Amino acid sequence: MERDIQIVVIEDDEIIREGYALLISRTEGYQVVNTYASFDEAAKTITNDYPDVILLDIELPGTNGIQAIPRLKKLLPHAYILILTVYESEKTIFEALASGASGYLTKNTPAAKIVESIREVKDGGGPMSVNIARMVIRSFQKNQESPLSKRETQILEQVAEGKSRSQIAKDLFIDLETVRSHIKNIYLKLDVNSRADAIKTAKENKLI
Amino acid sequence: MERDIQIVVIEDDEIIREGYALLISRTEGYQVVNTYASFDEAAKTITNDYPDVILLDIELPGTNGIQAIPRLKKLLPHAYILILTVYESEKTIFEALASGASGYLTKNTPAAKIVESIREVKDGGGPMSVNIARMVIRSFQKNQESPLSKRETQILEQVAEGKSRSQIAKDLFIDLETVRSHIKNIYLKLDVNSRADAIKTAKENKLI
DNA sequence: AAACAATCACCCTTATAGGGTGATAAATAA
DNA sequence: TTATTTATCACCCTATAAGGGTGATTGTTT
Repeated sequence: MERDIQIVVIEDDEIIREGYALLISRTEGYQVVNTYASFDEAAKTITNDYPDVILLDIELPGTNGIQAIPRLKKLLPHAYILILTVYESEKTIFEALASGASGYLTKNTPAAKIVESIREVKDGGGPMSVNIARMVIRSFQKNQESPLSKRETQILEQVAEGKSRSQIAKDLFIDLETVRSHIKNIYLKLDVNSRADAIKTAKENKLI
Repeated sequence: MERDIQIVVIEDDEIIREGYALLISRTEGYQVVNTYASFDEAAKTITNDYPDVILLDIELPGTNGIQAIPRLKKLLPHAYILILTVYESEKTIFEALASGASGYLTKNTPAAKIVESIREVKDGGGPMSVNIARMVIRSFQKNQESPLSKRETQILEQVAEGKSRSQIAKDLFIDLETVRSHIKNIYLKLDVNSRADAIKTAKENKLI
């Protein structure tokens, strides 16, 4: 006999909060054990709720959702955190994932999908809404119309790994001066004059 | 009146290939216009198929799937490429996404999900199987038990951006010598003695 | 024929990196 | 409460690396 999945909802908007609680509790096998309007409020008693999964909003009064993630992790190391928010900015998503969130869903996600995602997260995975997956995929795709040649891109990648010119020369079996020459051309094309700026510009334009 | 979604399947195993073709064609609105056993074979005539979506296997004889992606992109810039494979290695997935694949599904994906994913891709998105999403999420999550302090991590991140000591000092409003000192401690903790090695080790252990 | 790509060469100066050694105040942990 | 870690700064040193300038050669692609 399996125990119900214990869920806690942290979301400041009462309507949304109770809405989630209701629709999740309606599904068999899922139980919302508590709801909070902020992390600061939750922090006091959430350890007594023993949640398996925490639904967490990003836009919270006081401690925001991103800041809350590591602190929730510390309070409840075995709970999975599912971000449920309207924000879809690349930076926010990556911050949340890097901070330890197990998944990321947008608020327009249909109820059935949310319940399914909770199950997926609980089973050790990481669900992503289609919008988020889209964004993550896009973040991996390099710019196809790079001004840099293949070789230049390859060398810039090594520069971004912190390698010195001579290290790059050794690794590519070419002369030190050739590496220099490529880097000069890279600087020209990107209109920069330092490694840091080249890396920055290249990343902004997804050249590397 | 909408036109059927035109699909091409490139997959070397005949059983699997025809299996996909059959199950996709059975769905209304989806039409498999051609199938190929390899990219090299497909390259000759695929432009006459005018596919909207290409289902592409990674393990192909001759030109493999990863190599095929940029070449397919060149032949058919507007076609979406959906990787459908058994491989789940992080490197392979990221290579495929970086090369321009629009999505990544594993072969154990149920038929209905594949059809749904084709629709999602066609509508401009990027579906990911749960396994893949899981892996991508994991790849974003930093190691929680880093040997580095917060400040050290922050400085190492800037080193990885190609910044010089003095640039880092300026940006953090601390002395040049302090930056040096931190970097020395980072080297000690990571047992390295160069920027490149520190970056490499840190990335391998997801410290940055 | 012209443009681009990849290769190498030698001029130059300043900044940078990394090793060694040590100190101090504050925060955190044992 | 003591011990350890963290964050801060200082000065010794040398070899190397970075970046600017200028130019040349050999292919490849257009």
